[in-house]
Amino acid sequence: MKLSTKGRYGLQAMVDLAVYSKDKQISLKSIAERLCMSENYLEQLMALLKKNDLVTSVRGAQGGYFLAKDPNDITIGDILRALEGSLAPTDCTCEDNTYHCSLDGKCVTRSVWEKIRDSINKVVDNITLKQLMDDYEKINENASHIYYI
Amino acid sequence: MKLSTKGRYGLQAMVDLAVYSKDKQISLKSIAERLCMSENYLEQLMALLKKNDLVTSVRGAQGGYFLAKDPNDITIGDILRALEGSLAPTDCTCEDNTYHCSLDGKCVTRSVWEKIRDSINKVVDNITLKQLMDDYEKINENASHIYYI
DNA sequence: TATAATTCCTACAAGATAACTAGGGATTGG
DNA sequence: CCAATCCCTAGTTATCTTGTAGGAATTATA
Repeated sequence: MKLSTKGRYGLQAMVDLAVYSKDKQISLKSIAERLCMSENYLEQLMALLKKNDLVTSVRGAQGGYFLAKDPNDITIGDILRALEGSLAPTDCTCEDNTYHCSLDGKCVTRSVWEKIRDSINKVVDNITLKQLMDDYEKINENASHIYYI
Repeated sequence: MKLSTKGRYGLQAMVDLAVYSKDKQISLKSIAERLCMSENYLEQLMALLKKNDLVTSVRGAQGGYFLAKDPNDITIGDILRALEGSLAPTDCTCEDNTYHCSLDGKCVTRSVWEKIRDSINKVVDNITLKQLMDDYEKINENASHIYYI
């Protein structure tokens, strides 16, 4: 029941992006350096975030990424689902509803998975990127030379 | 962010056990047959449940398993944590607190993981095995010949 | 225009984990 | 005694995660 590094790294990258790309786009390289991540791997995460309209990119020299929306309008749920897919704990409770189990209506455990899914979504949909951005800036207000989140 | 088969199979096995072992212990073999699971694999799950005092076993011929407590006193959280370990979404938010991340107090994503962990635990700690047992019996009251959950 | 810095794309590889399988030992009812 | 059962653990296979690699496309800047 663990989140993968996609979700963890990707959310950290989004916070970093929110904090450092206020004026202009920032490069993947700079994010990867601050967060000590593989640049190539981060690239794949950014592709997921871009596909879900959470970030925008500028190609070419001095190019980079910035947020596609106001951080007040991006929830942690948007970010995690972009990176991880559905946060449902089983295939049979994914929102896309493509998986069908043989027990159909006779499964008593399904209600448990649905309740877990709903509670996770409720939590992450009620935290915005802006909130984490503010947390970050508060924590680092007297330590702007520290480059780790 | 998916539950493993340990959690899924194991919970189904516990419901089966709750329903079918009311009078006397039932064998692993019979559970495995009803649920179409590998007997050897189920055995490993039962070992976890036993270690956590959720089931009791009787060895020898005609032996088997039964619940170690009243199903009203067993929560789904007890069962899932016995099978999966902590339900926290990251190592850094496991209740045992052994993992330490280098960001220490400077991590803004940690509060998100804590909230997810707490909401999952709250959900599963508020459902008892008795409730699922009752659901099962209700669903199957006119179909006692159906042996699948 | 040439160059370097960047994003974009995709195939592949290594490592970790999950999901079993296998088989032998211990116990006990009939 | 023996067949049915739980008990234990080592090994194997399949799947998924976590990257690595490298080349193509784009663009600011000198």
